[in-house]
Amino acid sequence: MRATVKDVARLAGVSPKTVSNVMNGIVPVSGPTRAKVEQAMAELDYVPNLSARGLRNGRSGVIALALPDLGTPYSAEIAHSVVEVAHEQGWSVQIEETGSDPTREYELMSRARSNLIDGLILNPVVLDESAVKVGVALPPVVLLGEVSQKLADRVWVDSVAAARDMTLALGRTGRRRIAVLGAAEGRGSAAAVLRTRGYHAALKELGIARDDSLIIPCEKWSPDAAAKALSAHLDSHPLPEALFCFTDSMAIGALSVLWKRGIRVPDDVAVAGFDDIADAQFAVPSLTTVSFDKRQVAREALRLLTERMVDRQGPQKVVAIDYRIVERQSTSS
Amino acid sequence: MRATVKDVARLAGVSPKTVSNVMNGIVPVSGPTRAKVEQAMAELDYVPNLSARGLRNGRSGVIALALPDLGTPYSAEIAHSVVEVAHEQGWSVQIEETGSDPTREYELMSRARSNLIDGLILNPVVLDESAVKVGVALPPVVLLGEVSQKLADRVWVDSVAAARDMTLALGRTGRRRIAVLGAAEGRGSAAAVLRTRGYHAALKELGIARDDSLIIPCEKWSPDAAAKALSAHLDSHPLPEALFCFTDSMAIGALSVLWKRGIRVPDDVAVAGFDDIADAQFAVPSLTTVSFDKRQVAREALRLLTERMVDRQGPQKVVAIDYRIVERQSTSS
DNA sequence: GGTGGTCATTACATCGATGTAATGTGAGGC
DNA sequence: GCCTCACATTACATCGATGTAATGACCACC
Repeated sequence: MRATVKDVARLAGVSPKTVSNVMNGIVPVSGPTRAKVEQAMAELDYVPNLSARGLRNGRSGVIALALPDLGTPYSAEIAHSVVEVAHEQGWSVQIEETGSDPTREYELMSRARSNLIDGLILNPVVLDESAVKVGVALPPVVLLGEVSQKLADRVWVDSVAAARDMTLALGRTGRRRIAVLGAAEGRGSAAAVLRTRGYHAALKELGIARDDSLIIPCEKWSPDAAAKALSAHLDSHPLPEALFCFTDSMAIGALSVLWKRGIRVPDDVAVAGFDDIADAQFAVPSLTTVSFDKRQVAREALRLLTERMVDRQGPQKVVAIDYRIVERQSTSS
Repeated sequence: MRATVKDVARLAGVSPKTVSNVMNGIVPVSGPTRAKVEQAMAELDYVPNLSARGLRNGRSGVIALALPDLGTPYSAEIAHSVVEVAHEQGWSVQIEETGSDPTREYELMSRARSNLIDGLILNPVVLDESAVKVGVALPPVVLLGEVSQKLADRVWVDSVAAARDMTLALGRTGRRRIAVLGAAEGRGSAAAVLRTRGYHAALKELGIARDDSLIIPCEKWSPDAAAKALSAHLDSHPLPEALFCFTDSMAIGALSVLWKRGIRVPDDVAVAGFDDIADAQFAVPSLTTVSFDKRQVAREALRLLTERMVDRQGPQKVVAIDYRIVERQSTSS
């Protein structure tokens, strides 16, 4: 059986509370006593029971990170950053996936209220009007990405501006028939809507007439969905001069299709992405994209979360992460 | 304040224990009582406190998954599968990264003994003779991948056989100067050693003389490290006829370098990988690789883990996952 | 030597859910 | 009508750590 404070206390010849005092360091403990306790802890190989501590303190030291699909490079890189930064600050991270099933966000909220979790970083996708109901006793929540609602603190990249800048960059290379891949039909995800908006804004600035046949919808933002969508589009449309994919993952699917069709990038068509995932620079050709610091996203999310733990009532905060266009070979002229 | 069993009990006019009985379903509860309790739970929006439950039951419902680096596609896909499968079985998953810092494995073990975690799935890398000390009161542990030691249950793909098969497949296309990328200098990771062994076995079968100038070491198994290693090698060596990269990630780095140098794949050199990450089929050209079912890895790992929770004393179990060579364009002849 | 004050230490209660053992309630049989 | 038996329900203790309030020790000063 594992040792408890009681066992340590008995061995050290002190009371359980003193052992606790040694561990927590709030209440002062005299030198000799501390030494005895520490030796006893070492001797018994004592490890505190976090369930008990969590019950007593009301805090578990665990935060949850909810992402649509850990398997995608973007989610994986975010997860990586969050886990690293959280670890530096002494938090553990519980990971949840919301991807396939919209009800998962609800489940998650419920779980989040179960006291095993001190806070939640949520990257919603499908559900914009999501399960984040404020008012009910939820732990602090920070949202990642483009979300229409103002119910919680949020960290994001300005998609409108970034998409606009990217479109302008493509236009500056002289290409005028600029297609976008990833716009959702009808009402799509918030990110799709915003990036499309930035694209249109840029077209206007460039003096290029809007041509809806250049808008290629793509339900899922994955390489295979992108490949299928682009393939189908190319079967019935002429090749555009540039292709702005709303994520790098889609761009990678697109590059694959273009290569298989013998279409040269960037000679026949320029291709750009969004997110700057690790593989973007190793794509063939290397991928021009919107880059931002995922580590910073993680840092800010955790900062907002911990601030919110202290002040549950303050106003909602929104942090915008800097981005920049990274031009690589896929768009060189 | 959050509702507790006591509040529910009071509202339903029963005792706390009855509420508990309703939730757990072990002790029978009469129909009308159950209905009253359920209504009270709904009314109060009751969510059980998992810290308290964990303290009382000694089990938290959380397992930990420790991976070297969540940011790499391989780890991410494994994590994705484990999280999904675990979720299906009612587990939550806490993710830890061990990557950069070897001491993390120790930290992890200590944390694992803190009762917040019912089991641990560990994918060790650097540390083969790792921190997994049996004997001390650890929760059940399952190791993923190539590990030399026999201290815990394990799920793996037979790297020797797979590397051998892949090398044979490359040889069958008529290519004889087959290089490998990812061998570690001196004593490397277990996987590196085993894959190199399979490669050598295949060369012998093919009647190809061993040529150590075809063994390209690469410390980190990442695209950028692979790109650098391959670049350096090509500067001072002739182009091989085939390049077997010990992971897909390295292969993607390699493809990028080859493309930048104007070397055509597969015409000038065939390239193969290992792992069949999602991006392998969207690589340019699509990547021949060793494929295996990551979902099955997750399923088996969880099966071993849950079995081990029941029987702490049984013999160590090892599960080998089926693999197959998937030939794509990067090695077509 | 006695008293006041400081500071380390202790006993006890508590967090919320649940197993144990005891109590209560009802039906059924004589 | 009484007793037995089965079964639902209850009171209480418990898991391990820690806050609270009280105790104890020790020193300094009058």
